[in-house]
Amino acid sequence: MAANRTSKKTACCSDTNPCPLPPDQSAEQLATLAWAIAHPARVRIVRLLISRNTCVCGEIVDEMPLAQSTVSQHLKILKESGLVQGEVDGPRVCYCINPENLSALKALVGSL
Amino acid sequence: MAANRTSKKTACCSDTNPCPLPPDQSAEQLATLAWAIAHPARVRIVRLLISRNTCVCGEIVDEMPLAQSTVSQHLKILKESGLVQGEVDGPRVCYCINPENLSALKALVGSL
DNA sequence: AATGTTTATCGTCGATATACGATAGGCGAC
DNA sequence: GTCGCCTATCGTATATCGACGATAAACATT
Repeated sequence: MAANRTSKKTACCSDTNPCPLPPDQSAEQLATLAWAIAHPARVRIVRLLISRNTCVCGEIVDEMPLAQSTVSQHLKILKESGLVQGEVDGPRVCYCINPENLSALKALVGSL
Repeated sequence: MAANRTSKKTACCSDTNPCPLPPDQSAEQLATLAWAIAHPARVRIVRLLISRNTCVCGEIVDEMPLAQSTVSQHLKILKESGLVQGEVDGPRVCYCINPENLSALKALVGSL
């Protein structure tokens, strides 16, 4: 599912016009971001990334009772949602929170 | 990597009980609540229920481009998550937000 | 009692999430 | 170079979602 990110509403406001937020579009954005944390394993991953302010690499697997491939899948979902970004750093990949989208999630939930 | 057990423990509880709420539980609670709004249709339903402060009955179906059975399914999911509660009122069922769990969702997301 | 309205449930379909093991690829260390 | 570590991907199996139509259940009205 994972709400398609190719939603073409665009009928609400023009490019230059502020138009706070088209209801449908913000609904899909919120759904996408909520979907990212709609699994306990991903919640734990997100919290881990936030607590360790620096990027985290393989430690994530050690903290979770899941296979490495499964954790990789969750990380992929988190990356696709935009809540997490990963950067290659030599032999390992370091993940960190995307603060912009985390703020967006907080704002969208907070304004419910 | 199980070397840094000491710094992993955050003070999740401080009262009489020896931590009856392990991090997993709050992760599951957040995942459950996030799952409730992890679909655009459910986001719209939740927003509709919040905007109309009174309970809403069949109007939800009219506002959504979905079949009645599908909307009923989404409402069932929202009820199971605890974010929405429904009360029988004569021949119809009236839904309203469960403010307690909505606050819990906001708090959990906000404290990320 | 019969009817109409409203909501829930059933059955079904396709699509996708979740989990795992096995495998492939990249990079540092020896 | 070869080896070992870390991560991604593939393939697979199971379970669930999301959607619909059709039907059942509960209630007010007639």
